[in-house]
Amino acid sequence: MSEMPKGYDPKAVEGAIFSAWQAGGYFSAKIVEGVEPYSVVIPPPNVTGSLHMGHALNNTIQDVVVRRARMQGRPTRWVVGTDHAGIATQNKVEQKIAAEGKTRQDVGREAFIEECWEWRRLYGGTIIGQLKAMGCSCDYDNERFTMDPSYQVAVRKVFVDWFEKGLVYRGNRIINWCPRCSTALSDIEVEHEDVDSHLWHLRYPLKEPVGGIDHVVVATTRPETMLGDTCIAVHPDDERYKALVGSTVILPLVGREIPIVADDYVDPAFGSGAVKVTPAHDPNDFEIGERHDCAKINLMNADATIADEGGAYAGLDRYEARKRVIADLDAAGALVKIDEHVHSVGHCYRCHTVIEPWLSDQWFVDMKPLAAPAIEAVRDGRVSFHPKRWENVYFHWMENIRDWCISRQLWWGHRIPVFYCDACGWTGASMDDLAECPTCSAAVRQDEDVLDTWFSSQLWPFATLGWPDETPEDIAYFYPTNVLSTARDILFLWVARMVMSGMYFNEGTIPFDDVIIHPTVFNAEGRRMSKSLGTGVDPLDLMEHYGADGMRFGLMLQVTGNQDIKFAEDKLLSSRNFANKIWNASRFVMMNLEGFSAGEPVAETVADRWILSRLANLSAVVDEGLTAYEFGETARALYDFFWNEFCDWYIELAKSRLSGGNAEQRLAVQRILVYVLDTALRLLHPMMPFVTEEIWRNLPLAEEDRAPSLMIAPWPDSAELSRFADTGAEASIAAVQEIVVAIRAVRARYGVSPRTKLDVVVKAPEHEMLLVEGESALIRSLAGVGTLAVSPDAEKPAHSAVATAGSLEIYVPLEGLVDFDAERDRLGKEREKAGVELDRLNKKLGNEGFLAKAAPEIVEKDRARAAELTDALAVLDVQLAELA
RNA sequence: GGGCGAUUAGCUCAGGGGGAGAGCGCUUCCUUCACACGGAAGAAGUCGUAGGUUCAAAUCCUACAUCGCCCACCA
Repeated sequence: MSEMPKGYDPKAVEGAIFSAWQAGGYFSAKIVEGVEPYSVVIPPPNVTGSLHMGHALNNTIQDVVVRRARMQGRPTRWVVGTDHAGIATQNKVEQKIAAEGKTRQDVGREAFIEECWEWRRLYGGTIIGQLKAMGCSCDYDNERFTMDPSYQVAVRKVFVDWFEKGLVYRGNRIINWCPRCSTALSDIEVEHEDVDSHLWHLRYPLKEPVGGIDHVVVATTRPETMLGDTCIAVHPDDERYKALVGSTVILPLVGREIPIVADDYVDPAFGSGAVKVTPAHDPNDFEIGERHDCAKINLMNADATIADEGGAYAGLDRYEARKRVIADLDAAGALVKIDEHVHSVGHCYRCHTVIEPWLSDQWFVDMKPLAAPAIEAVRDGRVSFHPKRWENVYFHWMENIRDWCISRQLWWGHRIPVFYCDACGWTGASMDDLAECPTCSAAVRQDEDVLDTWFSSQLWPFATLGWPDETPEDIAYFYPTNVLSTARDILFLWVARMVMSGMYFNEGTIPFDDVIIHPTVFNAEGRRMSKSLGTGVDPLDLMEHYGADGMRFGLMLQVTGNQDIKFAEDKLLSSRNFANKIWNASRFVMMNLEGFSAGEPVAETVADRWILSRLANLSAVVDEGLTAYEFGETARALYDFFWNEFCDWYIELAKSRLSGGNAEQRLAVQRILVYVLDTALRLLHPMMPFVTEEIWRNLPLAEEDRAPSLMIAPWPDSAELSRFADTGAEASIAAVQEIVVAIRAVRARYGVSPRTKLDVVVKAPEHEMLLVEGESALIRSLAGVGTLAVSPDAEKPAHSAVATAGSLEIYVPLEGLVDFDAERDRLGKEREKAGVELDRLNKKLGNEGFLAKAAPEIVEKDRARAAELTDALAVLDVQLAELA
């Protein structure tokens, strides 16, 4: 190990380390009765997907919590797999066969589905391979897929159960139709966007004038739908129209006679106060139509061209029809005016085509009964969100939940297990495929549609564990899972539904205790990362530049509880450098192990007690941070400890003892170095698994501290480490640091070479003498001091630069070099600063309210600080007087 | 229309009632036997605006401004 390369090279290490983990079998968990398990299910990436920054962040978070749990000795299982992603996959395969000049109808249902499976065989493993490159410690031996045979059984059981309980039902409703994907979508799969459009005011003539009125004006954003109008609605209290209710208008262009009805829905203040009602093409109009028993004329084909009901406009695309209808209305004198108008238009979340509200027969889930217990579970804290504010978002949605349209007019997916008998009218859901009607024995046909992909994803936490009957022992042991980490955009699509179905099918047991809603990763300009827009960053490129550990740690540094991430690549740069720092600090320790034998670390010096105390503090901070899912804070604590305390100070403090001390002293410091490094590597491992593993496997540990891999080595016990806490040592080293920095500053100010030894005189009050003398070796070695003379009544040597550290006066003789004007300026500034602070403190300490009401320890602290400043000011005054 | 978050150093962001912090960038010096992906020393901020609470406000409250996001049956 003495020939560790000079720099850390991730590429040379990561592959071999990963293979070793895999060969060791550490990714899988065995059931150990009586030991508390830890389980996490990965949000299954789409089988069509490749790793993006959201995945990189989310899966690092999961790997961090999973690796810590595993090191804590818990049987730990991170379920991994992919989602069949109905629309996305079907689109990919359709593109593929389109290149061969074919449509899916040309290929046929069965062959098309086979093409989908083939596509998955060829490309479905991409993202799993990328997770491995990141070092994610998933259970790869038990990879799941939402179309696995056992998963299909689970999906079918859920559907049949809900069907039989009446929670799944067939309805003829307005749903969201994507004309490009040619399928229904649920409400939350529609993305609304404000669009600049117009409000067209149309004049509809009355069949018979009423009280001198011969027409009504209606306002619409969708003039083409007027072809399907079947009534006009006004508010019942609207004086302008009261007399017209019950009379008839003649629909322009069409000539159909339709009634004027009164309905509370209408807002008299909007537009003209009269609404054209098209029940087949607008959810509100549908409701009005239901209340007034109006016809529902379906004007649109599945591809959003006008249907035969549209008469002269039949066959036109919806936007072409709009143009023609407006032109024709204008020609007929029915177009009153056009206003500018911004309104929200729904788009398909998969292909961004404008959604058509469309009347059709679909399957729905009755959500209210499912939502009630799931609301309660969050309300009473069985499930908690991190950050907590997302609970309000969850409540708001769940309390206003609407029924879920689950049927999709696709081929790739879980086919709806409902069978119809055309002979006798029997309809039923069945776990087994049926050939004949159970009532009349006639041939039956299966529903053509498949289920919403989210219908199957909602079962992920228990279907992947073998529910309902494949591996009941896994369910019993690993369910509920401990934490679910995900992006906020699938809070409703996925998380809420997992809580509902998870509780329903597991006797009310929640699917996970904690939900982490992680920040969204935006690009440096704050825009959404998008492959198609070219605004994204590829995690694979980042790993190429910074290593997997560099990327992971750089992401962790950016995670905070309340802010999205504007991706800052400089954090990855400093993380890569951090990995290299860890590497080289370790290399230094390894290179200085002559005569080493493993053994208990025994603190012999203040420095030893200090670093052990700081290590104990780090361990506590990391435990608290990870328990609270505060990844950014935890990463910073690790970075600060390792770099600023261990490398910058302890290793420097250790050097003189390593090279100058006797064998016993050397062994003592070696044992502290190895112990601190060992513990720090364990604490760092969840965030930086590769570099820590590579170093740790070569650490010369005692047999009882060894493990086949750092990945399964015991996690540091912060309670046990707390025995090292030592505030005295921390104060002493803080003082040493202050003196060293003051001397170094003198050196830097006068450009004295680091190789030139300085002779330093310190004037210290009696109570500081012991410290300075006791640690004089440290001070001399760290500040490059030759002789260090300390006394309470030291005289300032001639030609000295001066520095202060609290009540210490530090004289650095620099023959001929000292610029007394510059010294005076600098000390003057220091004095001014100290003076301002002391004035502020004195004012505070003279304030009766402060003395009476502030916490005593605050007052005490301020008094101590004031005394310190008074001393420092006195020192500065003396020095300034000498320079005058 | 309702809700949430943000506004702190040139940039990206932590912090969260009592001495303004980090990374990157910048300035000066240093290739000293772990590391130049390094070391040392520095410069740099009226903590968005206006009120309020408090002995004490960057931190809590209210309003406003700006930016971002979510929800809502905005003909």
